[in-house]
Amino acid sequence: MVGRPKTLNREHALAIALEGYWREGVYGMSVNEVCRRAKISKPGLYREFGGEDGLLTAVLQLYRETVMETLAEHLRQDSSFKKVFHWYVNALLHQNGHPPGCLLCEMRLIQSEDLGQTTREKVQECADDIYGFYRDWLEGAQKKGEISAEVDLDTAARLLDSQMMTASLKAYRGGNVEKIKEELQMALWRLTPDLEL
Amino acid sequence: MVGRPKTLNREHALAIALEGYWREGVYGMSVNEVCRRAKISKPGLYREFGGEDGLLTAVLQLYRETVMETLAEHLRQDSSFKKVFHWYVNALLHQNGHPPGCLLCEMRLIQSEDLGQTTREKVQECADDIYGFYRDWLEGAQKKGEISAEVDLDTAARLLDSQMMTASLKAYRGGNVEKIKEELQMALWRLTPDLEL
DNA sequence: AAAATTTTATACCACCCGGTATACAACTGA
DNA sequence: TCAGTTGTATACCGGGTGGTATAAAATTTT
Repeated sequence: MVGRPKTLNREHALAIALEGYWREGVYGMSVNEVCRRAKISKPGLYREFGGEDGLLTAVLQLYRETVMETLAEHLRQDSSFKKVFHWYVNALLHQNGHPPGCLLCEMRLIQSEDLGQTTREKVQECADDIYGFYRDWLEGAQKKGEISAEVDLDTAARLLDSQMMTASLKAYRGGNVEKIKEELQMALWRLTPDLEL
Repeated sequence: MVGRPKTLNREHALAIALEGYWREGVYGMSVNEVCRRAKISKPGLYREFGGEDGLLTAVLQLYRETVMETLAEHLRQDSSFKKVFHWYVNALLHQNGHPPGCLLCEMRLIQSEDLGQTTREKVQECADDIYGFYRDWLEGAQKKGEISAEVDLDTAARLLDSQMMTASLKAYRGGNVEKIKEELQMALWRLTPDLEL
């Protein structure tokens, strides 16, 4: 390899950026601030990520590979609907070492004009993933008879998505976790009337 | 009254500001932009409202007196729970002459550090109002036997609040109204299993 | 008419933003 | 050794932000 060797550590910078965006919110972080925290120069960031849009896209990709994938694994467990739900909700509401809640949820709420093109697409991509996870999970539960056969799975998956987003947002903003769970329980009554959380 | 007569029309400026914040979002409007649109000078705005915080507080107050109050009147109708719900949801999702959805809902989602002190308090105040509206409405419905006596009214009111926020947000972002209604129906199954929307 | 009072508008402040031009440092290959 | 190549850091760009100093304009009171 010819030329000066690079010292910029992509992984490290991305991890710092993820933490920052998650903790302070997308509107609360600037590329300048990311540079300051990750101790990299701005041209370095632009060379590596192309700009704010690329940075956010990469951050989202990292979030997807790590946090989202970990959460989704819960859903693929071959356990009862109620047990899986219990694990999943608690994992979502008490992210260890991170703020509670979900960076993706926060980003899905941002007016799309405030996001770059590729970031917007990535957000949509991740949201579609989530929908798929829920959909598959519900399908399995319905086949096992844990959910009434009358329930429309598309609507149910969208409902689950909404409810998880809502719960995550409330937790992120410091809401009372027990009350959040009570609401979840009532909102998902149609799926299973006796969820335990 | 001594001194130069004022030409700044508070009502007009507030109406322009409300429309702007509602349409473009809080992050999408600046005091500069409000001045431009309302055709007032910046020192004029600062004299009248004290700053961004005061302006937003006044905007929220106007929103409360006009839009929210109109919506809440639906809930005080002495009609069946299902009918009232039908009216309310449609009014919320199709605000005539305004963007669909709800300015307050958008503001409740903003990280509180991004809002001024008084604005933050006003948001909380309005949110508490909403809770009260729902709570009273549900109480009446439960007394009339339209909602099971087993349902906890506090949780139900919070659930209703969440669901309406979610629905409003989705509508604001251009979601499919029919699908939004399907989700609402499923989420509120515990209250009444056969909502028609 | 002149002083006092109040509102208005211009023009500015420091600050931060996303993004970049430029010059230099550090390496490889000839 | 020295050209070629690649990465780094400083220092800047135009532009937008919330907020304000200042002086002129428009009125009432004396």
